[in-house]
Amino acid sequence: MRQNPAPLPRGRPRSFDVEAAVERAMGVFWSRGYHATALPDLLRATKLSRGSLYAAFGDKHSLFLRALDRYIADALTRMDIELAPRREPIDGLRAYLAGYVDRTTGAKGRRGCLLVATAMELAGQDAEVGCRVASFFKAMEARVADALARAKAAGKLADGVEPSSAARILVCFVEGLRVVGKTAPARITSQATVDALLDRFIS
Amino acid sequence: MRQNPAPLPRGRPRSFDVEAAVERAMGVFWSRGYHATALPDLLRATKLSRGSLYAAFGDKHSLFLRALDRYIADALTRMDIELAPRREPIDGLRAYLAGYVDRTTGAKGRRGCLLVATAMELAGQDAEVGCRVASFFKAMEARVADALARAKAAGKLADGVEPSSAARILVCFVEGLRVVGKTAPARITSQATVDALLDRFIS
DNA sequence: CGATTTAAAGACCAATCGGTCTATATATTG
DNA sequence: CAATATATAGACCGATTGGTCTTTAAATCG
Repeated sequence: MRQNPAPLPRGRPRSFDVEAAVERAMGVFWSRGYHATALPDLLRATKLSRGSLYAAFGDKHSLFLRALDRYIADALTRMDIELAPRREPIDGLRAYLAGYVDRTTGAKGRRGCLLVATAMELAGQDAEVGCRVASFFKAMEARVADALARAKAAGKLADGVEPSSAARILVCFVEGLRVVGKTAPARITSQATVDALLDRFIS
Repeated sequence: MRQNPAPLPRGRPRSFDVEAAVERAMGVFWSRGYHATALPDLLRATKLSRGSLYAAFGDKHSLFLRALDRYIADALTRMDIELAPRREPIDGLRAYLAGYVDRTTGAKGRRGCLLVATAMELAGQDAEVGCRVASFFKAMEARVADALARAKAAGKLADGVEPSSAARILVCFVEGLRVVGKTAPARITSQATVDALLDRFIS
């Protein structure tokens, strides 16, 4: 089953980086939300002309989905590093939570989270968004539960802690951190809160 | 310092209930969010004419603030009942959390929370909204901390549980429940998660 | 009654929305 | 070179946005 040799493209080649454009668009949606983002905002951020943007992405909604997918992929990649199986699970969980403390403090906190904002703004009405949000929470919960299960196997969890329900608690907690983080609490406060919660789970 | 006897109003009296209109408007903002709510939506819900609505509330943003204030007042009133000082504090906390389980399940869950949606959509850019959101979280945390302090005084808290940091944990957790609730998880799942968290705090 | 105030209906407004299209320049191919 | 494909700039589109204003009817007062 050989592929025919792909015919070389004929005309002027694409001269901009599509993924970089998605990333810049993601930044705009992240800062302003979906409905509050207007086409001129996206054109300014991506440095594309109207024509190029529509040719490359179709419409605003499709571009938004690309940006959301990118955001989700970045978040899962980060978690896979923080909670890597070869790492000490409790250390991994601490790193994971420390990342949330960092992202919910000061200016980063006030900027918020594209995923949480999208969940609140669109997940109820837009099925394509809704299933992405739901599968993200599932994926996050699975990773946390896996780390907790390894911690439990190593005897590091407090008595009576179930990895699966503890994972659901942690997922709710960190997403709530992002909500409360919009009011930009002090870093030490968030860190102390995270520490106090983790203390309830480890032995 | 007597008041002059208020002169009786001269013309046709107001014939609609302002608070009822605020409540109906709140329902629209709640379901659709601020930016996605258009004037015709508000006119349909309040059954007011454009002129009456602008005469009574000024503009869309002012009406939104009225609706948000109403939502916040309702939430705090509910908490004051659930966490009343004369009540057993642990029972109160269970009732408080059960309310969140109820509101994050099924259709109610998918509808979401006006406060969380507003925090994510507007709190970062709109100072009037931002300070309302921040003060709401403070007020909620204070009420939960108070209930936890009473529980601790009654010896019902597990060793090492600080009411103030536990209150911050619970606030983040319940707001995170509202986020995850947008994906409408099963009631038993949410209830089990809540129970597992509370079990970590009580003795 | 006449004076006054409000409500509803809807015309009207400039600005902006997301989206399409045309004109022109540019970069690649054979 | 000619053919092809893409980029940009910006005109253009109908629909909708939040908001104002006018008209007419109704409800209260002295």
